[in-house]
Amino acid sequence: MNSTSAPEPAQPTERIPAAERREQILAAASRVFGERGYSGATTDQVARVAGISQPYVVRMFGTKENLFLEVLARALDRLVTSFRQIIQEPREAGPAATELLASRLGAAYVDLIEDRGILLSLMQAFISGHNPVIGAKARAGFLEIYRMLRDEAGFPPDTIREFLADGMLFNTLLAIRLPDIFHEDPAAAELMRCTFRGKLDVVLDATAAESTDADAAPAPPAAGHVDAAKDDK
Amino acid sequence: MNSTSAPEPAQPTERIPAAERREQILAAASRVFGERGYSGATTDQVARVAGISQPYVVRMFGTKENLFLEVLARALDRLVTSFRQIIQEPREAGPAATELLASRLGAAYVDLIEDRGILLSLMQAFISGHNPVIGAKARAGFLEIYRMLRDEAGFPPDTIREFLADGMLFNTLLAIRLPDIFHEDPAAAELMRCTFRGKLDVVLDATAAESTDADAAPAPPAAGHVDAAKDDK
DNA sequence: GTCTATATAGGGATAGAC
DNA sequence: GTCTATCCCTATATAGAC
Repeated sequence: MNSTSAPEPAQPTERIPAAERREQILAAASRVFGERGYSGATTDQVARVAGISQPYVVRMFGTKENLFLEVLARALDRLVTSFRQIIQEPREAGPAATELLASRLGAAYVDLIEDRGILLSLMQAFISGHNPVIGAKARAGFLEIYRMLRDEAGFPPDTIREFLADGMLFNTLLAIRLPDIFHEDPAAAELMRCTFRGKLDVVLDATAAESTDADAAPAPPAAGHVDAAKDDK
Repeated sequence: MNSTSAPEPAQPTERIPAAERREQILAAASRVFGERGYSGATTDQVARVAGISQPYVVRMFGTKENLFLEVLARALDRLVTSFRQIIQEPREAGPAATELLASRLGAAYVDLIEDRGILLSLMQAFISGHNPVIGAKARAGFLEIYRMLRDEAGFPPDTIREFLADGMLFNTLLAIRLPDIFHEDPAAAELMRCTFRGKLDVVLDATAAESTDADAAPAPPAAGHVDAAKDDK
């Protein structure tokens, strides 16, 4: 309380290579943007989750919009990479081949969006059609997936439509956190069973381990405790 | 420039009953929240679209969150009402009855979300699972629809799933403004045709008439012009 | 590579006049 | 019923030290 001065230099953050720090920030930003939305998230929250100072975040990415764009690109990239890899795996021919591939891709998709950062960054982008920059990226990304399914996976249009529709339902159910009330509401359980089928357990498991803590203290050194615990609104 | 004083009382807005004004504000808020998101929207933008002053908006709804909640409730209400009405219409029995009803409900849904305010208010709510108040409303609303389809429409689980999945795909394609590039991108056209089918024309038509103008001048009296035209970022 | 300090703007909400 | 004025907090971004 009355120490002569020394404004607590806040743990002199470890000095690590920029590239690595970049990754940390992107990971943190993905989670924070996911929880609070593009406008709702603050660079300060991102900084806290990443364990560094707010100005450093801005320093590294120039602007908040820029940061979001990188987060979005990263999410799309993971999605595309994951899909392409599965498509290129050797697969048996036969009538059920398409169906089997679709189900593999679906499973991979669920695994991906288990990461709320990825899920919600994508959804954030979807509802930003109004924003010229973000909106354009969202459209381009969506169509890239469409073309991949058509040209690389060889899906017929209706299969693509069904696949995408299922994906959007996955998105929504996870976004509204239906798994949270799986045990309280029978209707929720029914809908989830019928939607996620074999993947139900994965979805339910992931429900436990989470919480972003964009508020509260800085993160990195497993410090004892800090005063903080500011807003949460 | 050098008028003695008189800070331009800004058209002395017409004095109308509170209930009516309420509706105006809700309509305006629906559009603004839809375009900018919950956090991205400002009460001032809502006020401008409604043609009144910012403090009055706050006055009437207490807080911004409250205003959003009312917008959301209004959207859900319209949805529920519209569906219920269709379900209760007399319908022929027979094997194709379920399918026919589903297609009618689907068409009604597209009509509803043609209103970007409604569409995006719903989607905003979906991605606010994190917010205890809004998130809870979103879950409750979604499950209400589910139960209605199950208990009132008598749909089997898989039909419900497909129906909801299609709906979520509608949402997404409209949210990212795919109709905007219908003529520029063949893949976009393909996907939209196959998704919206008979409703394609409706979706494409509505694409023209829009733009919120939350920025720029006040609205109501067809005034000559005003300076304004502020941000737009 | 990372921080502290701070300029500066924006936005929600309140007070009180008309 | 509606506005003007305005308080005050929050958030992005910049400057510059270490």
